[in-house]
Amino acid sequence: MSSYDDLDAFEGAALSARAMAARPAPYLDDLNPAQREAVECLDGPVLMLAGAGTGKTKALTARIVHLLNTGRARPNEILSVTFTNKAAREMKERVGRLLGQAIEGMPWLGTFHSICVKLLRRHAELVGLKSNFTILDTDDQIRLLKQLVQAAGIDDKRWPARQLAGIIDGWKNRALTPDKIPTADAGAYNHRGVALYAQYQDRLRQLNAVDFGDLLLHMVVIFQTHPDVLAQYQRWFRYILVDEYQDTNVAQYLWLRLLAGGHKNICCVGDDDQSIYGWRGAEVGNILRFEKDFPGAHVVRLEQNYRSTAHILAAASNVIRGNQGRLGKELWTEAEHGEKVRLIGHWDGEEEARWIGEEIEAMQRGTRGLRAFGLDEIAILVRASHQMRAFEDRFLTIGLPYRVIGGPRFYERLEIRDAMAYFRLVVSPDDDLAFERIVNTPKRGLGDKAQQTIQTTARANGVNLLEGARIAVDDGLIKGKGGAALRTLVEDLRRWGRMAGDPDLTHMELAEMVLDESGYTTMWQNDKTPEAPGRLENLKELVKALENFENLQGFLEHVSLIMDNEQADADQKVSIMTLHAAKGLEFPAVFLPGWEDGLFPSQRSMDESGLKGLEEERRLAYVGITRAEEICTISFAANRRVFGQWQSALPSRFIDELPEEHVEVLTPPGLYGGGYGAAAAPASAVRGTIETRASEANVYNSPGWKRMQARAGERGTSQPRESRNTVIDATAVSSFTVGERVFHQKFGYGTVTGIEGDKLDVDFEKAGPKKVVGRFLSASDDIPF
DNA sequence: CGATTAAAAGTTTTT
DNA sequence: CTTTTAATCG
Repeated sequence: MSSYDDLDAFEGAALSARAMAARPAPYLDDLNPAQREAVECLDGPVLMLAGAGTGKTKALTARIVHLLNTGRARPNEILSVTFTNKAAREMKERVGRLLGQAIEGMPWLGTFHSICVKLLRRHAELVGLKSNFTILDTDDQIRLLKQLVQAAGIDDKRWPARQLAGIIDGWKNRALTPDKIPTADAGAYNHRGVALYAQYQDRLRQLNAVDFGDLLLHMVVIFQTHPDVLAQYQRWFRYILVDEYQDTNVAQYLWLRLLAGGHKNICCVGDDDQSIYGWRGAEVGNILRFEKDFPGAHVVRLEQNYRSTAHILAAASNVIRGNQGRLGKELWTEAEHGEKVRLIGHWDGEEEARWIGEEIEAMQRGTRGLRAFGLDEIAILVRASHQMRAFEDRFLTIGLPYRVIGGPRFYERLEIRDAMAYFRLVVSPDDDLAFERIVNTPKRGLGDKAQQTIQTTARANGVNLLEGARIAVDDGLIKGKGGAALRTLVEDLRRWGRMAGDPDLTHMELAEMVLDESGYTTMWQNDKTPEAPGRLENLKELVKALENFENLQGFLEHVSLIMDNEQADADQKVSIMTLHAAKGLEFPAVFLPGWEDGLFPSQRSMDESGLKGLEEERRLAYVGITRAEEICTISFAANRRVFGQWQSALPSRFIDELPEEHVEVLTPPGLYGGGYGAAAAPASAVRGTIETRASEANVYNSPGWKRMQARAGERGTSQPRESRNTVIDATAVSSFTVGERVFHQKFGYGTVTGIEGDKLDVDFEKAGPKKVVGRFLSASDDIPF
């Protein structure tokens, strides 16, 4: 590749740079003093601590423009890294807007991964790869590892390949090559982890492939072992900017430190309070010790918040205050107090969804002196993606338009990955993983046995699987229908490969031809499952996406990093997403459901990472609250169905950390989950109840009440009077008899018709016969109405 | 060899 | 409860 274009094309720049230096700088006038300081301090290490909603991106883009405007650097001499493609795109756009012209090439503004791909394609040979290496996604990675695990004679039931993948990723995040694994990690994966990691790396090299982690790891290794290469880039990247620095892992940190090692013109922007990717290898420590790494670093704090009301900000600040070892920031705002953060408890998850649905409909109309909100202004932020279902179900039934953000990425979908495997095989017949994926998709009558034959034939002849398949067919090792189909496939692939060089055929036409003639399109057309039409639609979109690329090869090189699917449809819809996906976004109205201990903070986080895990969860809570501009509603449910089993939970400990004076409690006392009043009545009526019982509500909100409730739950002692029927007593044994009249919070009144252990058959008057767990029933004379 | 059926297992966050 | 994997039957 003639890949040094970006580096060589700089003649004649000095003149224009000097001309630019004289330009005025109107973009500086829009900045507040702190932002301005961060922008104008161009040389040497700078740490910009930017709290939520303090105009971080604005400062960052202004800084880039300032670098250009003062002639310190040309666009291609600024290395500017983000974590997401979206952030990169936004920065490019905003820089262009500030400059008042589309900026011709900021080639080094991108994600860590996309920049590393670029670099690695130039220097691939230094780590034993060819520059056209393929990038494996998680799926390929696990399939490959599974093969290795099985070949090593390890029971992949007891030791799942997925787990090994996680361990290896962890090492790669810490920039550890197989020879550098600390002895403390030697016991990983049944003491075979390190050996398998080494084998895996060898295999990747054979396949001329890398996984996500390798992109950074290989570059760090190259920089560490080839000082000349490093020096070249240290000189070239005159200024370095890093967004979301709190999310960098060790590999990224080393990469940055190596590149900044010469001039130390590095500006890192981040917020230690928003570090939420520790589980993925991010090290908050990176940002905490910036000043040690870069002595004399200039630290600027951006603390004026332009996003949220004072109440919301106060609530968020009070929650995050519970964390240790913060760099410390105090957000402030000139905005009004606005509405207090609203808190409401529900009986179960379905009621929570129901209530939020009704509340959203009310907000659309505009109630209680609040302005009317558009659906686009409302978001529901959940801890875990499985929480989304309750909302989807509910919104579907009431016909409330919604959009799920995040979810499976476009390129991770089955049909897209299959189609891409075909393309990969057309472009590079050596791609054994792609071959394995599609030999029998669509079904060609090639089962385990036939595939085994192909494998052994290929290995015996020392060729790739495609060639092995050809030999196997020619030698008559695979006969019958399967053999014929395989012969066709092999010939087709070769034919398509030749056509890839045909100038009369666009790569889009080729792609369509491959999908049609391979029978892949037909496979989905004949598929009667409800998702088949959608998959065909996606395939069409895939072909359309090819337009933006020169050829199939170019497409494949980039697609794994850039294909995010943001269907920016103009329809008014409520957004549903995870808290992680919400980072960097803002909405006038935000709902934060599921604030229950175990769900949020997540039990798993706390089990795996203890206090560190809890603090990360707390940062997640902080991120959630600070997404809200005007209205923030937090809710929790006493019961939730998990794996089809009912489980009860206590309100999240983070709820105790909300400052009372900034919170309005919407839960009527005694109705904690008492589905009736809250769920059945219109939201406005509920509010009426609340206002009239405000003093009692306060009792509920007092930390003491909640702690008492928690203790009662733990010890199984009796509940306070007003919650006796609503909070589940886990120690209760079902003591009902057949024929007894009972009450269920959700199904209403009914009669017991049968008992099996703790499960009872109950014939409900309204809901009909159901199987329910005894804990959820109460004797009918015990109802608090 | 593959399709259907039965059992088992798994559910946090993702560049 | 849902999805994935194993075993059995055709």
